[in-house]
Amino acid sequence: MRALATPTLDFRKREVLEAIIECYNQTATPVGSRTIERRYGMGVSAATIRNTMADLEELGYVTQPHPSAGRVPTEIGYRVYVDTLMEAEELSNKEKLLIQERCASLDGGFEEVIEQISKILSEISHYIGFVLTPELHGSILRRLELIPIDGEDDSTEYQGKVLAVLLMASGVVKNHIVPVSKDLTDQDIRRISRILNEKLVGLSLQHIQQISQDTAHLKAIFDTYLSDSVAAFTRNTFSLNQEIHIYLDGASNFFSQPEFLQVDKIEPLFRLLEQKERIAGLFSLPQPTAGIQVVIGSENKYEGMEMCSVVHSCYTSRGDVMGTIGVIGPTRMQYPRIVSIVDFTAQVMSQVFEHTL
Amino acid sequence: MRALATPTLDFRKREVLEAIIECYNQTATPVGSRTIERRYGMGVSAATIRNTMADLEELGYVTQPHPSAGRVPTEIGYRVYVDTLMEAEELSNKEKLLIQERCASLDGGFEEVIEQISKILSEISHYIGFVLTPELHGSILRRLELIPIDGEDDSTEYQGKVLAVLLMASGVVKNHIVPVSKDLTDQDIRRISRILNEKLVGLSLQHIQQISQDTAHLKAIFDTYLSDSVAAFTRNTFSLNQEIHIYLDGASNFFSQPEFLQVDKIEPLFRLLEQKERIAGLFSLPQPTAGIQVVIGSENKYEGMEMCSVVHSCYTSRGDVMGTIGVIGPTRMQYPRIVSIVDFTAQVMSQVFEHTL
DNA sequence: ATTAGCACTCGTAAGTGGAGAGTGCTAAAA
DNA sequence: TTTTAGCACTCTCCACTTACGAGTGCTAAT
Repeated sequence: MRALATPTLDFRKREVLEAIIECYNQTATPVGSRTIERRYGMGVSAATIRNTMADLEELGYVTQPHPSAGRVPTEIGYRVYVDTLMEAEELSNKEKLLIQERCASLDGGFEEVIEQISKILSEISHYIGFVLTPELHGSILRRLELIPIDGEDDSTEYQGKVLAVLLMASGVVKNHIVPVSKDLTDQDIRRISRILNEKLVGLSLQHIQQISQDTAHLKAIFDTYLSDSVAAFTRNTFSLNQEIHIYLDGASNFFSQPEFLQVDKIEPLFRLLEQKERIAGLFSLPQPTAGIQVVIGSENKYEGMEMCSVVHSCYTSRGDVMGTIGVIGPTRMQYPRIVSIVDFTAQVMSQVFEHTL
Repeated sequence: MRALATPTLDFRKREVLEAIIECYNQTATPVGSRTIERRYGMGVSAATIRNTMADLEELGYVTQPHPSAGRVPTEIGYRVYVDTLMEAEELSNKEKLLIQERCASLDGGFEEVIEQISKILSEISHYIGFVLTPELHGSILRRLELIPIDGEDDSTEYQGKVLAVLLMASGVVKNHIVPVSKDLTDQDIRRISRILNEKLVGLSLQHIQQISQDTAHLKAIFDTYLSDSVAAFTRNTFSLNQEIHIYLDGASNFFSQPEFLQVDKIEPLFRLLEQKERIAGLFSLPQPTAGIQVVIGSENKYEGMEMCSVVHSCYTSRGDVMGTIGVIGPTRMQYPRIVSIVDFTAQVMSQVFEHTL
């Protein structure tokens, strides 16, 4: 998709395109030739700029909303700008410090931290910040703990429930109530726990799930101890419904964007944002290329995002890719700034996890 | 606040007020005398109804947006309607079944269930559904588990972290990473765990937090075993930052409400909804009276909710009040229906928790 | 006490007419 | 050949007017 056939623009075209994009970013209104002449005085007259604009229009990089209006960048225009024209804006030290401080003062469990990072992202970008929870499938099991839950009557026999606590290598903790057949005693549970920890720690959850589906494999692990109850219990212990959650914050920032001031513009976006599982789906797909990705306008496949762009990257813990963070803003977005913010925040976040998890 | 001085309305006034409210609920436009005559043919002419309307206006129950428009109910009018006029609408069996089925098919952890119930509430009410997580303060500890987290180098000495898993009587599980001084060994942690379970299970978290702040109390519990490290660790174990979370869903339903079709009407509401901690604060206050509460329009103290009403109730587990669930809708709301939905859902939800937690 | 009739008010929608911004084109200048 | 000045043209936006319809309050009759 990138730089397939970018006809190298001559200097003036580049300058004018850049001027149109920057000016449009500030005003959200079509940019006229005289405005550019005055604001970006590039040594030529408005008429010349008009000619260049006509060329850019022919290339499909800008368009006019109506025959006698100024020019507005198209998605293709933004694509060219993002891919070849813009230079990444270095964040000011002040902003870097702000991000670092706010991340450093985070506390609470994993979910709380993620939630707060989405808030930080939105506050600094003034758009929507989002963070996806990690994909557990590829995570490595570090430790399993099984805690019998006694029934109300304090009988020594289980009422059929065990709390399974899975501690992953990345530091993520997942707990999970597992039903258990009544013929397994307290001692059985402890023994199962010991065996599973011995045999499965260090493997990925995905791998473990495969193993627990396969009776031959289970037999190899439990040997003569394996019974139907034990097999069922093991399967249930690792059958987490692996839902990726998304935390997002700052949606109401869109009310400050002039192009979303009409209800029919903002409504589809908000309706889409409520279907969090769909948004999560957008970014939970395998991401072969690490680093920043920019998705512009209708490149987003869901209805409601046509007027938005997404800048996202992934965060890691101890080197493993965990999840995605990003910013959703209007297509008319300060790309250099947002790219830097997302990039830097992803780095800081990864550091935070490595220290606190 | 309730029925302080409700001047008993005569039959016609009641009938007209009810007609205005019902009609306004459907159309969201001022209701004229002729409309009432036609739609609720009550055997009198429009002129008579006009006179009655003038009386209702003097009482403050209805008002006209401009001198020659129809009447619109005031908040006082709604208050009277909710408190004395309306009769609770029995949900149809179909709807009851729908709620029960959707609740029965819930799975996943506590948070997932809560999140899905807010979704169910919003889908059935067509407004915003919300659920507050339980107040942990009053919860009773059922079991504490301490899981040492080994460092990366697999040394037997701890890197200073323990995963504390608190299982509460209500079935809620809370986990929490606790820093621990390096002079405490694996064995120490196990011993602390045993002692804390022996002495603290059955007490409320609030009580436990008091105890862990008080050295004399700790001494009584740990006896000669108490050291500074043990005391600090105990304190940290129970110092959960007790944040009540709110899950809400269906905000975009407000885009279907004609009175919110202008951006300046819907914006303050959405801005408020993003400050989830404020919303949570509204309903996490002690609720002396159990049962359904209805808060109308500007009775809600936060800016942004002037045009909304809230219907809320609390859910329980094993008899203990846990948190709040409710619906936020426009002031022009089908109160009888929503009251029944919230009430019934709270009951079903309580049952679900008692069975699955 | 209720009703019919009528004058009056007000909001909405549709139509009208500049003013302003911006373009494309043409012809002259560099 | 490229750039520029000038001009006619187009289109939106805004303020203004007008007509219409819904609904009221009042009065007089039932």
